[in-house]
Amino acid sequence: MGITIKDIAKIAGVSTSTVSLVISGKGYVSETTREKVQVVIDEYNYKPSRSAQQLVSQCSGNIGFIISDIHLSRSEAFYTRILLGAELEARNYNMYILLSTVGDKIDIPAGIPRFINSQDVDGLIIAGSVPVALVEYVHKLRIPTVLIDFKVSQTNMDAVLMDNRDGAQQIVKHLVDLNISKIGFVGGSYYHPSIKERFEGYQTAMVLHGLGAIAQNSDYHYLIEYETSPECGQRGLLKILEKIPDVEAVICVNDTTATGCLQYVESINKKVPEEIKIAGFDNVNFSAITHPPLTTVNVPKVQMGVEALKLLMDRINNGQQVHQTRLIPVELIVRGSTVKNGS
Amino acid sequence: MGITIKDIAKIAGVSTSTVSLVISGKGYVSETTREKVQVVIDEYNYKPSRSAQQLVSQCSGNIGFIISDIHLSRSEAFYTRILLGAELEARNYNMYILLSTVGDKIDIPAGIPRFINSQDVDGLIIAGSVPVALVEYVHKLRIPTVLIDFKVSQTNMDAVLMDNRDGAQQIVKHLVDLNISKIGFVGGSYYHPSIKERFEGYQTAMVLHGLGAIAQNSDYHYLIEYETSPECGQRGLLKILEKIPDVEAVICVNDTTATGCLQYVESINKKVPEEIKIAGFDNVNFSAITHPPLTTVNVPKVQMGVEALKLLMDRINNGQQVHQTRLIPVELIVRGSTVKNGS
DNA sequence: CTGAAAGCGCTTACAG
DNA sequence: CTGAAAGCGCTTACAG
Repeated sequence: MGITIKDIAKIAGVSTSTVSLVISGKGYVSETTREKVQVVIDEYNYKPSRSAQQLVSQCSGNIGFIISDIHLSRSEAFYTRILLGAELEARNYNMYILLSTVGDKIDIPAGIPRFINSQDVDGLIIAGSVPVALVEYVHKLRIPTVLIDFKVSQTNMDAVLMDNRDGAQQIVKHLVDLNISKIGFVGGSYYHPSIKERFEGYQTAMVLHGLGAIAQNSDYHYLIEYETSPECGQRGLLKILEKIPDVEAVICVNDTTATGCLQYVESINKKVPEEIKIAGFDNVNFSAITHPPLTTVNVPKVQMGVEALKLLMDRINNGQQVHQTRLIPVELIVRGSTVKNGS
Repeated sequence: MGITIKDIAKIAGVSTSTVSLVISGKGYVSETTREKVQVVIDEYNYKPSRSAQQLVSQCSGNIGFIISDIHLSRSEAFYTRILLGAELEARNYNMYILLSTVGDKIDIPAGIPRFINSQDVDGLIIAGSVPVALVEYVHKLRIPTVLIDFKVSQTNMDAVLMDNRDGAQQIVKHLVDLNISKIGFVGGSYYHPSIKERFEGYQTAMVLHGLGAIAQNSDYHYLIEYETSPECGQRGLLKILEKIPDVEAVICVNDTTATGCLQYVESINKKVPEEIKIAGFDNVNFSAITHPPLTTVNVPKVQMGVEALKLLMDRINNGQQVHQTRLIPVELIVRGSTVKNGS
């Protein structure tokens, strides 16, 4: 279909080997020949056939991007941006991204993304938490893999993480600066590493500001539910208020949960931020349009996707080096849920 | 890499042609031979090499999924679900989806998605409005294409659309049933076909309910801005209230715009739904967590992606038949923004 | 520095 | 119903 390397070679008056050399930039070609060939390539807008290249190079030119379907429906605003960042960077490597979701529980190997068993990807990006068995499976298969916002303790793998501890600490500092001390924490369970880190960041910062007693007092905390959700936020705040009726602020593990808190506060006719302050984490698409707008921590989602792809390509091309974790900095965004007219 | 068709053939004691025939299901193979070969295929979990298949069949096995970057950042909750539907259905055809965003203005051909000029896709799904020049470009290239939630009047193409008129009419009926008559409309511009249809659906329904005077009165309408957004909703409602201080309800062209209306109503201390009712359209991820939750029209996003992929594969495999438009039904969802305790 | 040739793993007429 | 052979469009040692 269309023009092939043979056509180019014939027109340029060289062999196909030479054309191939010019395109790949490998090996030696005289400047004169190179230019002559390049002119023809440009003139005919020739692009080498991907499948032929793949067949001979035994590479697919594809990267698999895996995300749990729960995450994508609960936090799609978050992970979509990461995907976009990966796709953006993939262009620089002339790679394509193949998306696949996985369920909460998966059969190995029946339920794993089809591109893995079909060997249609050169590497894998896994975003958010997925069944550990899946990670171990691809690890065993020795498919180059980068985790984003996820960790599996047994396996030593490349990962791109955001600085959850620092983000939580920034929120605490912000609240303490407002002369607040009774600060609670609402979130999912320890299952997800990010949740754990955010909670620990909160605790560390509280101790740092002389509020260790609160940081240790579980009446101030709600860390029970497996998945975060608005409902989780509602139930969490309810529970805390039962124990600590005069709690001054609640830090939520993410913005989705925080919206639930806002709803609950509304339902009991408390005023945010005057009577209670709410903060989230992630800064997703709806964070600025809640009522009131949410103070949160911005996570550079696109950049995380970019970094993950760079790291992955490095791994694919350069093979065995030491596995690394890249920590992406985050930034507090103050809005109306903690400061009147904050946004 | 790995096991090839030759290996299978040797082990099964047949030729590679026979193995190929068994896999593809084309041509005649005796039942005995077929079984003998299948057993070996299963035993070794053999999967034919995609690149080899592609090379010989001159197909890429990929579908390009194009969406404007504005849409993806403004309405990602909407289009992500459509993408997911397409991916879901793509599995049934053993196709992969390649995602690409395009800018508001694009250079032809430099700015068009790379997989098009590289001939790495067998067909295209275009979701939402993109530059018309892009649609015309791929049309000229004769790449099978299905539009989702978009139309280009000059070209005759396959499309999957939601029933926007009917959705708008359902909202109007719902409001009229609540004994409301002063119903305004806030939205983007006529640029996007869906916006036009939703507005026209509103007008038609108003006329139907004997409210033609309002349907024709532009004081009740705000259709100025190119892109929809919360800010557009805020400005729109402000404008309408200047002219019609006692407007009873506002239908927004989508949920994003509706959140802006809710914010504006809040800022002027009006009560929703008691003093003014707000309705949206789309039912995206944040629609149920606004304050109050949004009455809206659910659009079956996943199903639209599924339908688009089916239509596209039909086009790719069966070539020239008449182009068709598939209209997907929608459904009103009543929540607290129009009915107290509606949700 | 450049060309001839083998080969990547399939599919598909074409014989038989 | 089945096999031998050509060919898809590249890349890569290997000669020269």
